[in-house]
Amino acid sequence: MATQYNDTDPTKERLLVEAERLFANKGFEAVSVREITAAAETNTAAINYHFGSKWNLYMEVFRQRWIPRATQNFHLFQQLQQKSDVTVEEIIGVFIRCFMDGPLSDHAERTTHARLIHKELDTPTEAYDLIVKEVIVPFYEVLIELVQRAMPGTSRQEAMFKCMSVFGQMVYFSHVLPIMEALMGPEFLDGLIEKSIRHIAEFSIHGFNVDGGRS
Amino acid sequence: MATQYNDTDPTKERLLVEAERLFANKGFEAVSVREITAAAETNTAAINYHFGSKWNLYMEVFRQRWIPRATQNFHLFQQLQQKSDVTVEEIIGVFIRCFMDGPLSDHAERTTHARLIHKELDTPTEAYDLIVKEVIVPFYEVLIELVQRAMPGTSRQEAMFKCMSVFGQMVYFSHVLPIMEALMGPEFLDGLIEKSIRHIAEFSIHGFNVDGGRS
DNA sequence: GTCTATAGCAGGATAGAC
DNA sequence: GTCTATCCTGCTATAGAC
Repeated sequence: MATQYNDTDPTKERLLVEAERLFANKGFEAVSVREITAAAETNTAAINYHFGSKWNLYMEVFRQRWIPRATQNFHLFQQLQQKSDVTVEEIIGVFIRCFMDGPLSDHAERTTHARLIHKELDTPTEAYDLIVKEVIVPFYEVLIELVQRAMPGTSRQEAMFKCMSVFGQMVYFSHVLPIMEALMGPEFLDGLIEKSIRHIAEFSIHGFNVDGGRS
Repeated sequence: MATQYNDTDPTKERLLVEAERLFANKGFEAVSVREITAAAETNTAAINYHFGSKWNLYMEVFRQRWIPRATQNFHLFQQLQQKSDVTVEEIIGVFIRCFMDGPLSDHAERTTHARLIHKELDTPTEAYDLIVKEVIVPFYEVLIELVQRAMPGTSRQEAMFKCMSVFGQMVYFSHVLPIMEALMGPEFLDGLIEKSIRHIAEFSIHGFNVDGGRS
């Protein structure tokens, strides 16, 4: 079912929206120009007119839609940076809220956003370089600094690893909801996202305290 | 650079090997029949002759190569099941060794194996249903039972979540080596896999003991 | 700017020689 | 079983009317 637009939506914007949805769900090669223009309710020449090529449209999806959406998530962390005392619990809480519960609370939009980057992580293209540089590296830099503030004495490498452990869980859990259903039965799906969030938070808080009880 | 074959390799086997490599690296749609047959050093009609269609070849890659390779990993866990006393440390150690260090120690083969399943996790097809049923669900069943044995009183759901936390880290870490390099500099790459393995083990062991210090 | 029509090419699949 | 030649469909991109 295609999204509904009012007549004031410019063609270019509709193309970006539908292209993002289709690229995320099926992958670049599996989507045809005809399919995108049909979903955007325009003619087959529109992509080449507005973007020059199918590939350029793909890149513009990242530049104009993916990166701005990802950047919104920074705000919560920048608030955290203002505070004088930061705890591991707070960092993990904000971390999880950002990706499972924040500006991406709309399920379809979060799925689209996640699927686009997952495909780039698995099979990197030109878009991957852009995202690593513009989003992922700055994001981890902020996180590493926060962790080092909350846990003085933590090395840069250790802080990075810990953040990646949290993020890795979130990425994986968003993939395996159908597997959880196969393992636990369909009635288990009620409140599954909330249960997953609580688990990841608990698991990670304990994981962070790796040096808490040592020497 | 294509793999070298001796003349006794039947055409069908060469097609499966090259198809797996290409599908894993570029995705089903991005690979052409002509590309696969060229890599397998045969003619363009060979795929339709031996497998009926390109899609059938894709499914056979999973049936004849991916699933048997994944099943090899079970053996280490089945050994663990024989033991009377099982600790969390042992489970996590075997878990990690299976996927970062076991029968998949050859880098190219591990990458191929991982990329195929990542694409299916992100954009499921008919192959996904097959894998969940034949490999993933039985695998988690064994793991859940082991965890419940090592930590009596753990619920089925909790055991599943904990295993998924470990696995999620491994999947993510295998994806983000280039990001680690961007964050830490190129010299950091030395021994990176070993460092990652040690980190995941430590983080997870502490994460597992979520109930250790409570109430 | 929008659209139709089509060029030009690459795709998967097949027929039939050997 | 292997191969060449070819069919036909679908693709991206473009030309040119409006």
